[in-house]
Amino acid sequence: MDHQIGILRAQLARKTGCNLETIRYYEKVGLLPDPPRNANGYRVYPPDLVGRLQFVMSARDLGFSMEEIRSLLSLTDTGAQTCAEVMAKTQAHLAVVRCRITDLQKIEQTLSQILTECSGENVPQCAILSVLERRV
Amino acid sequence: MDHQIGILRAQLARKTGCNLETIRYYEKVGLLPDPPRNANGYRVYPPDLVGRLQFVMSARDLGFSMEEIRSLLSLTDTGAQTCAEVMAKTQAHLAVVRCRITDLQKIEQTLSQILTECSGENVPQCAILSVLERRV
DNA sequence: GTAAGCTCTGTAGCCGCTACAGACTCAAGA
DNA sequence: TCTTGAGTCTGTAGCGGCTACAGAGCTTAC
Repeated sequence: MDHQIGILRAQLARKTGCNLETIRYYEKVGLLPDPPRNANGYRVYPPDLVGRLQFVMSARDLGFSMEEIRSLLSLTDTGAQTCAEVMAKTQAHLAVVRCRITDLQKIEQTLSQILTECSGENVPQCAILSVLERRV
Repeated sequence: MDHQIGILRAQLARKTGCNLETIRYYEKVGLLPDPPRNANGYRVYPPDLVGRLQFVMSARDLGFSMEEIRSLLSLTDTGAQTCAEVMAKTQAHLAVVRCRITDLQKIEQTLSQILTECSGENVPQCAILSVLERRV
């Protein structure tokens, strides 16, 4: 029985909803710090790790890449972070998201368009296939 | 010197704009048929492979997965394809694309929102980071 | 003869996980 | 006390969709 304060990996997973293995993965790629271990070598997470992991998960949900998250975290970890820097990174990411939306909207329009060119009848020659073969 | 009609891999790549290695990859995963070989074992592509590869590339550009493309191709390959089937698959894919757009738009709104909550001033406590830590 | 440019094969790497094998430790119940 | 089940550890492989590279062989031009 160890008397370190903290929780084990499965508990951290349960508290955050994060997959058990993903926690280990985040540690490996440096998004979570190497936690202290108890006498058996088990990871013992200090309570503030919950917030840190939730931060990572939120950022992932918002489509931030690992690299972007690492750079956000480095701002907080050094303690030197300023709102302005965080804002700049968030705005940069927002721009990326908007690009992705625009790209997908173009795809949506093309798909809608070729659907109108298709009779939908049971004929063997399909307009959609011909369009695709001629490059979009 | 072989007298088979057809083009070599680099020529196919040049004609279609496809990466050289990707052609081999598409062959491996069954999107392109195993081409005949000349005496040296070089792949010799019949001219209609250009259309086939362009089809695959177009579909990829439109966000179709390999699996979806395989299933579109199987319709044409069996010769039994009907416009109705192709239309159904295209519509299914369009639905997926629209879902992705919706998801990204939610992300866009969340990001815009948290940006308004940030003062942008050079203060060390940043609203964006706090929001992220509390889960989106 | 040799150098450039093509081809071949197999394999490894990218991202962001997720899962599994095989070994261990620990706690509760029969 | 013994067993069983649940937790933990490590390393590694797989997903999709490519892309790149090593090391070999072949062809062509100079």
